[in-house]
Amino acid sequence: MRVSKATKEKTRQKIVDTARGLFTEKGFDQATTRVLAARAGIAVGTLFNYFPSKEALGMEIIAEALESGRQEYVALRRGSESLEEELFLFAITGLNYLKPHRAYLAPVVESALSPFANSQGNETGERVRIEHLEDVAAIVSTHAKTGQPSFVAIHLYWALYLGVLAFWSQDESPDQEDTLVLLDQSMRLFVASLDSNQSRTE
Amino acid sequence: MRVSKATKEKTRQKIVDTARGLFTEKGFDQATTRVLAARAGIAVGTLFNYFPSKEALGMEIIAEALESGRQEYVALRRGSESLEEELFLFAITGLNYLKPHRAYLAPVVESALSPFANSQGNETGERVRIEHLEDVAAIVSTHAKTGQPSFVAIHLYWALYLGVLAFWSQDESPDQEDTLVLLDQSMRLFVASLDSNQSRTE
DNA sequence: AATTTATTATGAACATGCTCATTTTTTATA
DNA sequence: TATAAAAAATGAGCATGTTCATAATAAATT
Repeated sequence: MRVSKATKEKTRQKIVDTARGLFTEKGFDQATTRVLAARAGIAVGTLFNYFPSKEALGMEIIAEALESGRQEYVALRRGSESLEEELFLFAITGLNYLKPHRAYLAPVVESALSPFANSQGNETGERVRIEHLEDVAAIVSTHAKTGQPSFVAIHLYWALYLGVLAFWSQDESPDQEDTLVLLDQSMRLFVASLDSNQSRTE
Repeated sequence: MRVSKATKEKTRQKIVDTARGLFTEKGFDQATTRVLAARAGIAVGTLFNYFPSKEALGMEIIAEALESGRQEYVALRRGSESLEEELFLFAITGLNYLKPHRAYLAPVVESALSPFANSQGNETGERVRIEHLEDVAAIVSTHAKTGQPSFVAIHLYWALYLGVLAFWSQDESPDQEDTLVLLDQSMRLFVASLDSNQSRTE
């Protein structure tokens, strides 16, 4: 069964699309892999031929959304923003594209993006985290404060960013306005942490 | 079987003690509830009569360690410390008592203390988080900056604290010295966030 | 066209956290 | 002491994520 790449990609897309729908409809935990496979018209085993775990499948959806956000960010940035503003913009465009998945964001991301996660955990999550942090490092470098942010600074950033994500996923205020306050404050703090320390790249 | 309270407590302790040993020996995920029950000399069902979930059992161990740390902190504080110093001390005594459980801290705490966790998640985790935050709020109040820390400030604190915990759980530097740098920086940032904003208690 | 080979699909079976109807044990009561 | 009532222990069984030996299928080769 040496199937064409197009066919394989179609199966993959079918899985991802079905998952998006089912997660939205039932929530991550209630959406069982059996029902998911059945609805996608494949066997359970096939699902795991395409994704190493249910969580990885969930992370794939999140990763795609974040990638869209990233692209919009690149298009939107004017280059004249302050460092805070730019980090704020970067985060907020991500959130915007995550909106359709807000309801099931927590169970997917909690473990996949957690700072507790081992590197041998969810590979997609690992990739998302690394790329996001590289983007942040690039943004910081652009503003040429103290060069590359230190190891500690990056860790601080990730802790703050995850805090924002978590808050946002449960923010009941209209249009999640409260999240904006937290995000603003978080980015401001991160920038402050850059100023108050010598850069130490590791 | 209206067993004396003492007997019931003994069974409970037996479970917790066995769990501590097994988690240390095999890690949290590898320590199955079946083996745990067998080693404790009880049936699986009995285990779940005492603890609502394996994670809750893990959290119980962590909670006890943190409580010991808290007591030592109370004994150690001199009252003359700066706010940063006091928060630093509070955190570090906790870490000290968590040391024996460092190897399996991540899987237990990752979900139980996560800012993503719903309130209906792990009750012990919820309790630990709330009590810790109350302690922090009390410490902040003592130093009478701007009164009670705001809702946002508390969220920032928890994000930073969890980041420190996560870093520490994987810190391979001798005696986890790197963690001290991150902790110092984190507490400093938190205090800075208090200064730079009006207090807004919710 | 027949055969071989590489690749993909399949679903029964496994591992494990957890539930719950049933049994066992202890204490209270007669 | 016998019986009833309350509390606790039990383990077979369930749900679900995941694995893996086997079957099916499409392309390459003859």
